[in-house]
Amino acid sequence: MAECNSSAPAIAQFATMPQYTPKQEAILRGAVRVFLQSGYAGTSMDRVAAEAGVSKQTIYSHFQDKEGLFTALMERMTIRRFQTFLGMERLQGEPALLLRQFAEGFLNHIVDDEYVALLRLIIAESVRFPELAKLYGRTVIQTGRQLMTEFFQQHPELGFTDAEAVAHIFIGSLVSYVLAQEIFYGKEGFPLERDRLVESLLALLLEHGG
Amino acid sequence: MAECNSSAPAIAQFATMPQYTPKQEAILRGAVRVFLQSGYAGTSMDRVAAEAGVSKQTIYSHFQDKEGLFTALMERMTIRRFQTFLGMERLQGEPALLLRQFAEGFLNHIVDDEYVALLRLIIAESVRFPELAKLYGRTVIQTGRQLMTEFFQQHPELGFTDAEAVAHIFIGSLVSYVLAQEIFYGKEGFPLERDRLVESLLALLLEHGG
DNA sequence: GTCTATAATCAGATAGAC
DNA sequence: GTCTATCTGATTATAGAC
Repeated sequence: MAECNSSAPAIAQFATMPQYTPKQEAILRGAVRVFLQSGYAGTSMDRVAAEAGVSKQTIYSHFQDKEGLFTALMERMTIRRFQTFLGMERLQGEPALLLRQFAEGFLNHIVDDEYVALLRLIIAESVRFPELAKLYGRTVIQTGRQLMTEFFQQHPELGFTDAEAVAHIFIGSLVSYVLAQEIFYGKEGFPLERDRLVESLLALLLEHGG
Repeated sequence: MAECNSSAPAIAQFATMPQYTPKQEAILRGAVRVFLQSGYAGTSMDRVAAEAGVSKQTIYSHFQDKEGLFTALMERMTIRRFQTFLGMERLQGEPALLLRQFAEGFLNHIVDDEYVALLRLIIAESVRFPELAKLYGRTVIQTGRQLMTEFFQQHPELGFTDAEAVAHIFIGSLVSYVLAQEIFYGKEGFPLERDRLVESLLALLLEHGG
């Protein structure tokens, strides 16, 4: 039973977060800001130490090296996002209302500066740290898509023959909108307001085959 | 007329590519591989020099510094992608056929390893080089969306009240699919085949309100 | 213009005092 | 466990020969 079964889903390995001491928490809190701002290679351990208010050697006494600190931090942030999704349990309600709530809740409450920064950093380091990207894919993305897939399956009146594909279209439209707005256009002006995206997305899904 | 009008569209500034000497071409070709693989901070000028087959000083005699080399390289790659879009001129044809051709053409021909790597690098460096991300947004993304918006406007029988929003949904679904597949899941298995995405996407758009 | 060699700085990691 | 001080190697950029 203690054997590591490599065919077990990765989620099980990360469903519980490791506990950290207050000192380790301070280090991680300092590391968040620097890594999210400057990326892995652009972050120096000196700056992490300064930001966390500890000495560099203290970091090395709690984490093996820079890679160990980075992966511990990223796994923690990923699992946290994952657990907020798990808190939703199951999506229920009238499609017209629930889909609107999901879309607006995602755009207005789930997405914040830290969400965008985490997404950007995972994408940025997906060559050097491919396992972190896969962890995010198998937990956050897969869970969100699964929730939406089950919802569509429970509503055959919507007329979707491939609930999983529609779930991707729905969530992918929202995520790509955030990426476009926050990264490719910048704060000063995006020619597509949130409401317009939500209205057209709902119209496509709800008036499908109607 | 020689004055720089800051309200002019950014595209005009970059519609023509600067010409480079053969030596500069060699440097840029070497730089592509290293920067796309390792990111900005993770790339050393020594490795660029080795990859390009020139000495480091030769690079500095042609480009101001590391930032100058990086921005020149990224602008060039962005403009190239932009110009392949411009080559399309205007989208025409029966919606059921053209939308399928566009989606499959994007997934099977436009998207390759270099496309993904460029997208990843622009996202990764959008904090340090926000202007590069905006250049990509105002050229590649805006052009693609504009082409699709005009197509939808020329086909009112599809019943879309907001062609621009639907254009984002169409293209955003494709781009987010590529990001999910290539970055968040990895090569070894993605639970949603391309055909399923295309079929559901076309069904949503063509059977809308039908 | 291009190269080799070097300057000056910075970063990851460690030693040793307390 | 925590800190100050330090080591070692890598990195950006430049000097000077050809």
